[in-house]
Amino acid sequence: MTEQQAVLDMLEILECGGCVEPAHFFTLMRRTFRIAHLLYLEAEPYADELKVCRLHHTFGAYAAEIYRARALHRIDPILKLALGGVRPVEWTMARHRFPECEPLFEAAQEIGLSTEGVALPLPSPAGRMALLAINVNMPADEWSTYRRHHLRDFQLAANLFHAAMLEHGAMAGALSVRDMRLTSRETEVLTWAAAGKSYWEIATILGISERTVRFFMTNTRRKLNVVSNTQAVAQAVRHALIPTV
Amino acid sequence: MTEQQAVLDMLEILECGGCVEPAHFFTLMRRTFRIAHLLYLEAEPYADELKVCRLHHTFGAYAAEIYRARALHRIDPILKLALGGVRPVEWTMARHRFPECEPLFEAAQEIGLSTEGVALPLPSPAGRMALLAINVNMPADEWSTYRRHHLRDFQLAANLFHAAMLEHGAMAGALSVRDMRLTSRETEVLTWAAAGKSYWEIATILGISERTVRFFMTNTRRKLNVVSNTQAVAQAVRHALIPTV
DNA sequence: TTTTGAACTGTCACTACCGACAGTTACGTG
DNA sequence: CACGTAACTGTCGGTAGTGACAGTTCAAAA
Repeated sequence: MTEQQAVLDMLEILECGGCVEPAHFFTLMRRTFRIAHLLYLEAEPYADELKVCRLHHTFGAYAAEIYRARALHRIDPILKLALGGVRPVEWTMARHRFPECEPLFEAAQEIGLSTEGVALPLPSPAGRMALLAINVNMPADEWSTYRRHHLRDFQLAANLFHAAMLEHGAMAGALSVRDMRLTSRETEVLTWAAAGKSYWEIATILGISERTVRFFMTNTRRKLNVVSNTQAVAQAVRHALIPTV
Repeated sequence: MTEQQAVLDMLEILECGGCVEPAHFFTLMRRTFRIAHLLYLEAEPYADELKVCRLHHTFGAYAAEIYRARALHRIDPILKLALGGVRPVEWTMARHRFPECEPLFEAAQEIGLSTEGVALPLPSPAGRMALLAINVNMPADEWSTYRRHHLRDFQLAANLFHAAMLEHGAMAGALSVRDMRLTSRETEVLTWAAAGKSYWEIATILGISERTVRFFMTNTRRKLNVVSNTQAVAQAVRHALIPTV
């Protein structure tokens, strides 16, 4: 019951936003749970690869160097499963389902790291994805029981920490979206443009003149501070100014 | 300890993907926890309003009719906070922070509904947002304790259910994304187009001829099955085929 | 009542885009 | 070796997008 209490206390701290430093969060997690290591990764897809936005972990510089030098990110099934899905990913399950990733787990054992753990996918706005990987150092059957009892704690903690990271990082980009207020007509026209309609088609659809459609698009380009309809649509989709049709 | 066990069993059912029907999930939740009502909403922003993609709840047709007739969605702070944020939203907290939403809670009391509860934001891919609202029927102090113990359960259950909903809903659109594989050059060209560059500019940037840029864009349009560069960029941003610049 | 903002329209000249024609070069796989 | 795929290039003719000119109408806010 003491452990139970410690867990609840920790979650309360997180919910009150009292933990925005990754190092602080990792320390808190390792003190509260029987966790060996933690890794937080935020990335966005880029042409079959990944563009890493944020990366924090407790595996140490040596492990990171090994991982990078051997290009283990190319075979890491946990990255693919967690960043591409929405459910918790069990490390051993991933290991069995993807035999080609053995070098990854061999490398882990080589430097004395456990191969038991779970990775929690954390969807972010704007198509980005993040994950919190939790590495534990205990026998498989013990981990099975421990996981069953604490996955909910891991999930809530991960969500709250991820929220804190998002709130912190979003401050920079938030200002530029301020004057991105489009009128209803501008939004309509832009939406149809994103659907591949020409000015003439949009004019016909909305029952207005082609010139007026161009007028709205010009205003939209000016407001979004862009030089082409194409760029305007890219901005609009990214900032969710137009609906998914 | 019996309740504890029931909770863990329920979470296990959810994790194994054994619950994709909203009605089934709601029943399970109400049987496991002391929950009065549940609401699951998936929506995307649309010009200061919301476009509802999925909506399931247990409040009944009468409550829904009241909500719609009085246009309570316009003042509902829980919608705004949960769909716009990433942290759990406490109903009473929202009520105190937004005095203009009193009609909402008055309407709830009028038809005999409790005003205690919590809403869990559930970020989805592609800029969409979802929430699971949990409504309980207990005194404030009791709810405070209950919430403290079970928020983690709610969060994990919500995440797993949301995952099931996404996996189920994505089946339809998943096929079309299959052949959306762009080559590295196509991605590069499309990325610059999304940045508002003309063919001539992209050609200069990449050090190739303007004709070649057009060639890649034509291939891209064909692969994405669209009719203009503008539409191609909209698709690409939505499916995260190009990075956020 | 004046002012502001949104919605709306017309013409001109220029540039950008787009489809269809017809190719070359290089690399890896069966 | 043949085959497929990716990267690359040229020309022609038509359509679409873009900026700058100069307006009207209506409703709500100051």
